[in-house]
Amino acid sequence: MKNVIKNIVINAAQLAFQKGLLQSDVIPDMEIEAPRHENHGDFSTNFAMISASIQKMAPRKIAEIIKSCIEDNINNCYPKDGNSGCSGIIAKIEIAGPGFINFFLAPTAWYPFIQKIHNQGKDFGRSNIGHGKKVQVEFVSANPTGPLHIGHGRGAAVGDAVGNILAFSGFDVQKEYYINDSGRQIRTLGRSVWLRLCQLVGKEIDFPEDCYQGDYIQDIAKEINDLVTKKPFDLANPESVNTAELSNTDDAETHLKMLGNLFDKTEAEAIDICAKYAADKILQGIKDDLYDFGVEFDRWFSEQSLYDSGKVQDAIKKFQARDVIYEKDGALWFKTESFGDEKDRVVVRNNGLTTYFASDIAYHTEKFDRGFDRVIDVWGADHHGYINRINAAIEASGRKREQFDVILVQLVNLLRGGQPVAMSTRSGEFVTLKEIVDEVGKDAARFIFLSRSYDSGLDFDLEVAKQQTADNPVYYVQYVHARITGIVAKACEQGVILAPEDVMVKGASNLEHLVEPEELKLIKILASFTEVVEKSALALHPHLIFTYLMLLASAFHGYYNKHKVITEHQDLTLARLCLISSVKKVIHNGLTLLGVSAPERM
RNA sequence: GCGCCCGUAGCCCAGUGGAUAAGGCAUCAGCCUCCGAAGCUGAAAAUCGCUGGUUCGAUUCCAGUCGGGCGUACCA
Repeated sequence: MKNVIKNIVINAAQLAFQKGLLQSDVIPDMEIEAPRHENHGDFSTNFAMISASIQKMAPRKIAEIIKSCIEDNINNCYPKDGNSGCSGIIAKIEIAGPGFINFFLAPTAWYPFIQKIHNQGKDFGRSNIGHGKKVQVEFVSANPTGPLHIGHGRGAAVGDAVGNILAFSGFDVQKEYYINDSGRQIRTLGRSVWLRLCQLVGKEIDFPEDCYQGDYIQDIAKEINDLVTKKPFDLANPESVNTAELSNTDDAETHLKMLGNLFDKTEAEAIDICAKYAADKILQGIKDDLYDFGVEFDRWFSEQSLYDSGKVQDAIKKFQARDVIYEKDGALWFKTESFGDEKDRVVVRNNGLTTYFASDIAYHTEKFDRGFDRVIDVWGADHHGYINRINAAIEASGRKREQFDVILVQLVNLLRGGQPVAMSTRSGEFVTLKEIVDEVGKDAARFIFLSRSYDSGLDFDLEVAKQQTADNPVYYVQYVHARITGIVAKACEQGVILAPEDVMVKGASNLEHLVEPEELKLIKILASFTEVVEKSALALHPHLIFTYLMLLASAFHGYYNKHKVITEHQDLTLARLCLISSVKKVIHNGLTLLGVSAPERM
């Protein structure tokens, strides 16, 4: 609708120039906005104000010219009727304030949206601003050394929603999880499990501080120990093997084989086996938890695979060839400073080991090699110091900086009844994402994570999230969906319509009965959904969808409380059923983008 | 020290060049014989951290400053 208005203004400006009323035919980059106040019309443009210096004319004078040209320009704009000056789309044009041109649309301009929403259904709101461009969204990517916590949950909700919104806006999106399954933290994981295992079989060991302290390490050690000790029995009775516990591996038998003689191996080999087993186990837990949180990835990408395929070395060699890597003090340094970083960074240490940064360079190079036009990483705010160096890697590999975005998600404070919940990774005592989802539910958790901009820190209060009250916005919106379902079902029972899907059959021709201010307001909000989604996609800000859903829900509740849908007048009832069915569809589409369900009943 | 994010009503937060700064919580006063009260209506509550600058116009952009969070490895 904004584009329609914009074209009307442009046509009018051109007409004015042809008539000699305006000195210049330059069309500045005007804004068409929906004003905050209803008495400023449905749409407003600042055309006259920003044209003042170009036309060398007072803004209000320009506005007058535009207004009269729009009203004259019958062919391009709208038909006139005898009385009000205009009919069709525009009901009235006003000039206000310093030179705003305000457009008041006729109700008939809005009714087609209801038909459109019903026709498009789950596709209403979809656009093609992405033009099929290939985009990768990488998020969560937590190390498989422990379960996901609440911070990962926020990143998961944001990354998933951004991916959904981009896909809905015409981008070809792939969601990816990068598994840091290489390097020291995995060895530390293996060592942690191995030492716990040794403790289990009676060895006196001081468990080191730099090992993972969490209980889950002991659980895994116990699991391995059970497998090892039960093995002879299990071999005799293969059916008794609890393969469910081994579901994380493709080949439970291989694991048993390896585990069987674990204590016969050298400590280094045993640690490797423990590392592999534990990482697989933990990663499977992560996958399960994300699945329960409603997040599914298109691809799980292994860091180790970059080493196995030689891509880390390839990337280093390429950078050396481009002269952006040099040697100093026995180490290899990437000249990130010349790309805007504070200082140069090491990629290969003087002991010959590559740094994490080296595989990150290879990974980000590889992403573009796979054909993505654009790459988006979702990171916790505590990693912001890495943006400059990854940017450097992107540029040094010949890509443009605009092709790479980092979404920095600020940290989450977990509260219970207003009091901070103690979280210590060091001691291994923290509330996991799974526990949170189990306690408050997937929908409430996701909705709260997406309720505000990720630029701001977030207090997540478990007690509030659990409440089924207005404190908890998810129910406010879901309630609309359930409520409408109930009303439409009632209409079916009463025989007004045959089935919920049939509302438009008899209702489409009765939409002109929708004349109440609350009804027009609702339709206008519905009509703006596509623009909101586009804005959300361009800004990479999913909370715009949240804000929109709250606005729509509020408008609906207000309408519901003031007007009966099912009335004595059949035509009016049909029209209103069409309207609220549209609301239901848009609520559904919006919630779906955020990964929140739209229940029929609550 | 340097870098990033945030400072909007008692509390939480939206808005990010425009016309009277939007919601929610909490407070107060109302609304269910009536389609789902997980709802609605009304009242009260904001010098948009502070100081300059750019602009016809700044909560929005720029500079500085104060306050809070996070980060600043040949760690991952």
